[in-house]
Amino acid sequence: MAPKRTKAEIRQEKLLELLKQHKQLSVREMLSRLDCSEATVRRDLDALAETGQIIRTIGGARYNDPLPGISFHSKERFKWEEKEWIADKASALVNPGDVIGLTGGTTTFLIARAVKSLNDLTVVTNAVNIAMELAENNSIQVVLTGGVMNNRTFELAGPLAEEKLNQLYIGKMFIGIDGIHAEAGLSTHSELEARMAKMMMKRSEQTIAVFDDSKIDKCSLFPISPLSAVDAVVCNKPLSEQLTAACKQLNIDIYY
Amino acid sequence: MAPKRTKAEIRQEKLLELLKQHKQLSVREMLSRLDCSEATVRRDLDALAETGQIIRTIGGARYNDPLPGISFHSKERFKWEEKEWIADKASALVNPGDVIGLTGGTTTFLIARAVKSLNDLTVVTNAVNIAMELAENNSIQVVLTGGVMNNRTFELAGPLAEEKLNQLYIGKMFIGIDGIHAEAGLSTHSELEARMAKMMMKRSEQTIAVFDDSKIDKCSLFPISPLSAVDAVVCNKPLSEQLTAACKQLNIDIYY
DNA sequence: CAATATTTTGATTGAAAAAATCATTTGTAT
DNA sequence: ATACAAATGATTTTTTCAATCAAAATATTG
Repeated sequence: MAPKRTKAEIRQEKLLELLKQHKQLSVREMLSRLDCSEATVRRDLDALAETGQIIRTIGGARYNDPLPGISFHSKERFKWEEKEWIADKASALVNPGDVIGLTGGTTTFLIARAVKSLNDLTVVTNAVNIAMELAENNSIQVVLTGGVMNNRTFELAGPLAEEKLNQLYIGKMFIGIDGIHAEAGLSTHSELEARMAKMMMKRSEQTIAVFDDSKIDKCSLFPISPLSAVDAVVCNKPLSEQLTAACKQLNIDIYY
Repeated sequence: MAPKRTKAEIRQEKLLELLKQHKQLSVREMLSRLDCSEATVRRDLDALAETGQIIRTIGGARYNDPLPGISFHSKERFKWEEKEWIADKASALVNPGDVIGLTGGTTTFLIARAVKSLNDLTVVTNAVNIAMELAENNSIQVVLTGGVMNNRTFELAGPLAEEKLNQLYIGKMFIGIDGIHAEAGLSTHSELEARMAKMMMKRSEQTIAVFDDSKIDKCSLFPISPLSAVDAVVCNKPLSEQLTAACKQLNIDIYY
């Protein structure tokens, strides 16, 4: 059976909708839009306040935002501890005065957190959330590539971003990846990310790949670069024999 | 010399601390902990509400969690309610499908919040916090200019940002300003901001200036544009006679 | 350091808003 | 259709708020 909505429920939903839009309304304003008595509006407000959806204020009420913060999807929370560990290791490679690059991604976001307390740093990134995070430290200069934002990953991409990159020189580039393989090299699941990563690597002196152990010996859909273009890797566990051998041969530093 | 804190400031800090802990308190409860009159508590609450740090409720007040994306410096929090009101009005000028531009600033940030619930929108901005805020709505396309970030205001600036702007067409440009004057036009306190504002205006069909009443008839250090370049203004109070006349003559819409 | 402005505070008061009360209407079930 | 319960609206009572003004505290000046 269809959910039977009482008159009161309908009114309250309408009221909540109004408050969502206007954030703050007086009882008078609500009255003019709802065609009922003041007492009823007040009762409805009581009900909505009871469930925490609104906050009653002096002349009326205000919508209570659920959570204005950044919500990482649970998928991104995967291996969180490990990623923090990796970020910690990676940040040890950064020195005051460095110019570093960070691609988007959870691990690189955590690197940003880890280097936030360092001073006299320049960070180039295409991730809006990383820029936000680093804003807290005034002695860090943040350079953001422009472009269209991916609302889920906070990454900027597109020709605007790419052009900008070509004008910069990055010292150490940290790139988060989805797969690393002795022969196939680095890869990622998104084409745009792969493009950005390629671009940023080109502009960098050193490239440091950061990843958790689930990425070892894996290939993701879009290739970024051969292993030979990498200068160092940071992982939370030892690499596979095969991969270790390949790194040794290419003179790639391994941190774990 | 040590920062001289007045008695009032100390009381208000204490009050804010209490509210942070308890989230919600009645005037009575505050009275019992603060050793001052009810009138004083109410005045303190007014002051804290003005800066948006708390929300006044019926019997007392509630702590307002600072949004990530707004610096909590009291200066930016000044005239909070008014700015929210302006943002609400301004957002009414935006329609689904529009391409709008937003400069950095508290008022424009609040506009972003207000339009966040709209669908099918493209927003061009140089403010990282605005981009972050809008990321929550997947149906909004966010285009960020690149550049070097000002860690306090979250604004991107620099020649790199400017170049990118020249490739875009913005429908309605909302710009936050520090002064509006019949003869001197729009102005702002920062040179970089003025430059960005100028650029963005050039790329826009319509320019809408948003400001609170403290900016009326004021000139700030760096000029942005003459009044004639403006298409509409949104303010929380009626403009001065002089300014109103000037706007009328130039066919500028006035919203308040 | 005293004398004078300025600001801050607290008490009083009138106005506004919220809650309580109760009669009336509306809706529901038998 | 009738009785019952719930919801609504008008009225009254209580609470809370804002404005005013005098007193106190603070800052400023000569």
